[in-house]
Amino acid sequence: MTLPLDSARRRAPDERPQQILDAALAVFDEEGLDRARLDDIARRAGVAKGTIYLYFPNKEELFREVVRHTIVSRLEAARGKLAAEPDLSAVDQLCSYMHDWWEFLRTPATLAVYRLVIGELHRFPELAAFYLEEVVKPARAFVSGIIARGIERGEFRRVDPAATARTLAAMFVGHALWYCKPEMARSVGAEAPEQLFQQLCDFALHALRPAVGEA
Amino acid sequence: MTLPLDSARRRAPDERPQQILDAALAVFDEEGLDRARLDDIARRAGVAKGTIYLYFPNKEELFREVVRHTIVSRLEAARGKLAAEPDLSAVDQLCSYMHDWWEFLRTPATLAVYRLVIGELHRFPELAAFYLEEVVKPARAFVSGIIARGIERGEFRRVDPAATARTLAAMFVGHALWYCKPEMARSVGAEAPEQLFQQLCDFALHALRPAVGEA
Amino acid sequence: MTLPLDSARRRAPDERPQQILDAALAVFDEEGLDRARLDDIARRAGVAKGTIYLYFPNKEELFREVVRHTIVSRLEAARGKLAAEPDLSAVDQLCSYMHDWWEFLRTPATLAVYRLVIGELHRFPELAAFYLEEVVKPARAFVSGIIARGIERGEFRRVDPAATARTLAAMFVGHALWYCKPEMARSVGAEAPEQLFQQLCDFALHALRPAVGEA
Amino acid sequence: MTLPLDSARRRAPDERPQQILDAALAVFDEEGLDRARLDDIARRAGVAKGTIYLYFPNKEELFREVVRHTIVSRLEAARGKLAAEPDLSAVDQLCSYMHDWWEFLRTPATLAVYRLVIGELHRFPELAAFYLEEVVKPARAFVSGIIARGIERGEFRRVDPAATARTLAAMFVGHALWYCKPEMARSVGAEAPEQLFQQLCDFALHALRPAVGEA
DNA sequence: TATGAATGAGCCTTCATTCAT
DNA sequence: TATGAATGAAGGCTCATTCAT
Repeated sequence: MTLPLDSARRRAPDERPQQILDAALAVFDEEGLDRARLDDIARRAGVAKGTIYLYFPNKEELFREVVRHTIVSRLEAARGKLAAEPDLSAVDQLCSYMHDWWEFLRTPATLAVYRLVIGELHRFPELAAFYLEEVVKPARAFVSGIIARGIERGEFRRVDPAATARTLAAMFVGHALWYCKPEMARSVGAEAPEQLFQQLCDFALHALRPAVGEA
Repeated sequence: MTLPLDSARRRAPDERPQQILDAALAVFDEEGLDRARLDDIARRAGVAKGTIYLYFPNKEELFREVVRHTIVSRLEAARGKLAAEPDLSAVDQLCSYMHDWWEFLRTPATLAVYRLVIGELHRFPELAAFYLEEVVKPARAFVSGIIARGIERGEFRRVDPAATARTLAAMFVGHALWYCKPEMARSVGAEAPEQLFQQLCDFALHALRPAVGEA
Repeated sequence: MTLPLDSARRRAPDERPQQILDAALAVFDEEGLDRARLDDIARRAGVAKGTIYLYFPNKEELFREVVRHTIVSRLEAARGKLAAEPDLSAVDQLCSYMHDWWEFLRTPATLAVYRLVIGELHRFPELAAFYLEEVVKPARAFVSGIIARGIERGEFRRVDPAATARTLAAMFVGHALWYCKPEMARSVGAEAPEQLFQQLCDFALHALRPAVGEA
Repeated sequence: MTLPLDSARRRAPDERPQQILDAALAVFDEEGLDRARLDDIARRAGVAKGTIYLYFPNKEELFREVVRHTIVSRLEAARGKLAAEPDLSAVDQLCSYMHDWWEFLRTPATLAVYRLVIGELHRFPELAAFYLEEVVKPARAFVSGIIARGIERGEFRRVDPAATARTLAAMFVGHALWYCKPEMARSVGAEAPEQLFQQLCDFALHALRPAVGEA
């Protein structure tokens, strides 16, 4: 699936659309899709309310574009880091990937999109499909690949790579969403992000290590 | 815990409040707090719009009550099942608990509340606090206790019980929310709920099993 | 014009209608016709909301009845006092009448009706007509008679009795409405009711006294 | 007045608040604060309902502004006329002032505000204070000054200037409110405004004239 | 006769969207 | 391209009125 680049977004030299998208992401994240007001987005973007309609046909489409655009730009920013190095062991590949992904996830923009995705995406099936194709499936494929390689190399026990990738995703996303807000973290006695990562990594690697004599 | 029933609502041994709560849960789940219309809730409950205001002072308070009431009644329904049997091994206790919890989580009403909780709870700090105290903390304490006992008995390796409970929660909740809708499950090739449970359980128990010679 | 005595008000031994009328007068006075709620009137009367409808067909008619009934009962209460004694001088008759009227006016129930009359009566032409016939015209006729007699007897200069009655009414009603609320009185430095009366009386009698050699 | 939608949009933005205030005064006067509907005000102003909220935060504040604005603009319009000429006798000053005030009072806008003031002001203490300071006190001070000067010059008998100013106000306001509506005037046999003024003036001057030998 | 739960029309207010400038 | 005043449909909430008990 290709990202739909409408005429508005093709006007590269202009910064207007990006200003609006940034402002919209912030306001959508703070207020949710319904409570976010175009007035606030415009004020935050430093433009007039009507200007938004020069670039986006309506609020829902602006929301779609915010999610699409943020996902894409975030993925682009992360692309280099998330590439596995073929020489590493599968364990190291997985650790490296998880580490990068943890960093990626904890970015405010990423978390914002995740929150929106969870809360609003069921109302936008086409956007859900896009998210699935562009984000979920590649990530799962990538992680599945690392795990499959680890199984082949005897580093991991024989698990279902796809199911494992799903479980790792659940672990990391759940922690990023819940425990990276200081007040939530404090109330359940959660540790700093680095410690959370260590705990998740430790849990995952133990879950995957071969049984005695399995290698 | 006793649900606070003020004088206005204590009035009748009537089904009205429950009808309204049920309808509201359904509509809130489908539409979210903002898009849910009192008209729809009323129609679904088979009452007039004004009737809602005989029992709940406004839409937000109705939402609060839906979450509170559903959580409480769901917890009560689950209370018996979730009790651990002291004679079992920690592994069996954990499996039993996870199984019951998985059943509990996948209930439509529970999932609905979870979706609402994730999407809207940050706007209701007092409700978030209630949820934390009534749901999250007891569950974490219970699971932590099982894990600590397992460590003592040598069934589990030395992990941080609280961190592990958190991680298990992330795994289960994530899977319940994402893969129990048929279309989502299909699109990522996820299996039936029973298989999902087996996979999660397998993952968790392997993550906790002692290293060679650790026991 | 005869006071319409509908079936409800004819049920003499029952106190319900009177309780409701009293409560309604109080709430109408405090809130005005539109802001007064039947709920409050019912609570104040110690009856259920529906009970009001057993005696009055609707809120407007209740209002009408409050005004009619209060005027009538107030007038009946004042009737004896307001009768002129034929032996007195016109000056004494006028003073006596003004004194009684000042007492009558300053009664909370009378003031309440006056406030309602000024604020709402233009919406109830039939009620305005009733008020005119039952209250204004008799009072004017009575005062005009005293003044005419005073002119004949040489106690007053030759004024238009009707115009004078009007002016006296304006003076007394204006002062009763504005300066009998403590906070209003204080803010304009008005005196106690007795002093106000003395000032009004003094003003009126000087306005009416014959010029030198006029008698 | 209905304008085609296009030309309505094109009107100078400066006129909007005034159009709305004028329409609001008319509707508030006809219906009272509670029965006045924003829809009617908007239609009368030739704007959409939402436009009102561009200039006034809500209905109550619109009401406040109507009273404030109308009082202020009416006072400004009357300011020049109401200035006393120092060369005149106190009697002429008072007559001149009463005449101007009578003209001022009988203006529809002034009467409308007076009706609103009497009927609704007790619900708006801050507005009542404003009215007292801006309208009542200056007027009373001005009239008191004329009367005090008249007493010094021997034109008036020794009265309490403040009490007299109050009484004059009651006379004039009462007559303006009650007898300037044709139907009310007719029903009590009141004369034309000019005659009413002559009668009030005559009454007042006689009330103030010195007794024999007092000068 | 008395109750008070239930009704639903009515209205204020919000805010996404339009359009004249 | 940019503006922001103007629009008007939508929806939460109130409360007079009804009616089953």
